Amino acid sequence: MLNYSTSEENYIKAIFHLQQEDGTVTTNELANELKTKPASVTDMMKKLKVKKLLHYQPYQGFRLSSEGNKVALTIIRRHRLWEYFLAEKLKFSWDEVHAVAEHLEHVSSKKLIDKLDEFLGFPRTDPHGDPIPDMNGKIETSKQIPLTELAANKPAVVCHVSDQSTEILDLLRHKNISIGTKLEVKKKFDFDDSMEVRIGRHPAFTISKQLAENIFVQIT
Amino acid sequence: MLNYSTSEENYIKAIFHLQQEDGTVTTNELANELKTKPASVTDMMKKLKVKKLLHYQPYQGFRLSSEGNKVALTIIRRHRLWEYFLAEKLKFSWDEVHAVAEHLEHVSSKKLIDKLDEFLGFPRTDPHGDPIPDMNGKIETSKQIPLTELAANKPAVVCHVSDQSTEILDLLRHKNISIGTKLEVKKKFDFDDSMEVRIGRHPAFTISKQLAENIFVQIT
DNA sequence: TTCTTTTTTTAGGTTTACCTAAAAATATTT
DNA sequence: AAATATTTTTAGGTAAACCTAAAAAAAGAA
Ligand SMILES: [Mn+2]
Ligand SMILES: [Mn+2]
Ligand SMILES: [Mn+2]
Ligand SMILES: [Mn+2]
Repeated sequence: MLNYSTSEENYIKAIFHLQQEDGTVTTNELANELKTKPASVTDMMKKLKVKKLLHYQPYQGFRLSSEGNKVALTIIRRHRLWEYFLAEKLKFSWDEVHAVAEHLEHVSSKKLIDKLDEFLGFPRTDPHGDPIPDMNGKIETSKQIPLTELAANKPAVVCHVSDQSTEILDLLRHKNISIGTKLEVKKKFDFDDSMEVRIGRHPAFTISKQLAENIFVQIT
Repeated sequence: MLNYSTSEENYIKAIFHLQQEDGTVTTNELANELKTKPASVTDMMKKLKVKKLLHYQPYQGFRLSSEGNKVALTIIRRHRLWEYFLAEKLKFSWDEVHAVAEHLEHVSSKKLIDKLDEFLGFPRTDPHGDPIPDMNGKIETSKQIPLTELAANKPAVVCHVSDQSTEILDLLRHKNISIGTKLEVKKKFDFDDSMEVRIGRHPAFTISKQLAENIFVQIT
């Protein structure tokens, strides 16, 4: 596999993530994701097309080629292994690992990453509960569901919060919920769609419908 | 401390190392060290002078300012901590660590490096025996002498190898010499400046002039 | 000292990855 | 269907970090 620039890698990874939801990715979506301008995205799409990492016809949106997908998975593997290292070995807290891994992921030595994987004991998920692709780029596809759709007494891990406001973070902090928190729904109430949730062996507590809609989990 | 580009950091570090020997560094020396062209060096020297990292008057050579020295020491700290990590935790061999550390050293999170240092148990030297600057940029200057200057029958410990090639590593491994090895020179031969060396109570063996010049020891 | 060689700088060009503004294509309303 | 709005691309420009070739300065020899 060839080596790609930091910028190319960031684009490839962003397309990979966006196409999980949309199938095909648009110029504006990607510009927004990468905090860049649509014109810059078009420039890069032309380049990645020439490198055969991308299917792209002008005005038609784009998606990764199978080669592009392979590249994306190695970058995601690096990112998540470093996140695991930072959290597990260096005792970073869950919200600090991403920013640093965003840089470490671009150090492209295959040997480094495979040895790191071994050193860490071949972890299967990162500190946010997202699966780590293996040496061959194989990744467990676990689908995220909103907490509202989680059946009672099914252990799950929080993997995504769709609202980024100070208000929801404040509430989540108060309820001791963060990305990576393992929890179970104990009971659902039809009257207001609120639910009782339990984290580990702590006492159960209530979550409103509005909050539950914004918390996404993976069944473990 | 501000953040500098990968390129700026590579220049700063190279100047630091070159000025240990020369005091003042020239354009050609630096171009040669960084495998770049003299015109590129001049461009960068102007930039680093504006940023006050460098003392530089055209045609007069250059040396780092005290701020430049501080920056150099943090880059060297990162480099050597990563080398230690690679060797000690990921079981990289001696000659493989440098190339990877050359990239890892540019990830500039202070917290990352200080936590890594702690995780590694605050190592004092890297796998080549070079001292690791502490959090404040303080670096030990231990008086090391080349094996060529070690008097006969003086017990000493190997603390540094100045050549980092695979070839010297191969030879050192064959002779069972590594950083920390305790040895004594038993006899020196004026004809070819070779010497007989003994490790502990093992039988003495021969070391060539070329090898002895690259092995640095501290008298114990 | 004057000539010659070497070193260093300047001038001008390239590539990558950005940008803004305008044009073109596509999508949405009326 | 035509008008309007939005999205995307093109055109042209900038800054960083390189480059080559030529000019200028410094160093070394005659
Ligand atoms: Mn990144
Ligand atoms: Mn993650
Ligand atoms: Mn480097
Ligand atoms: Mn080293």
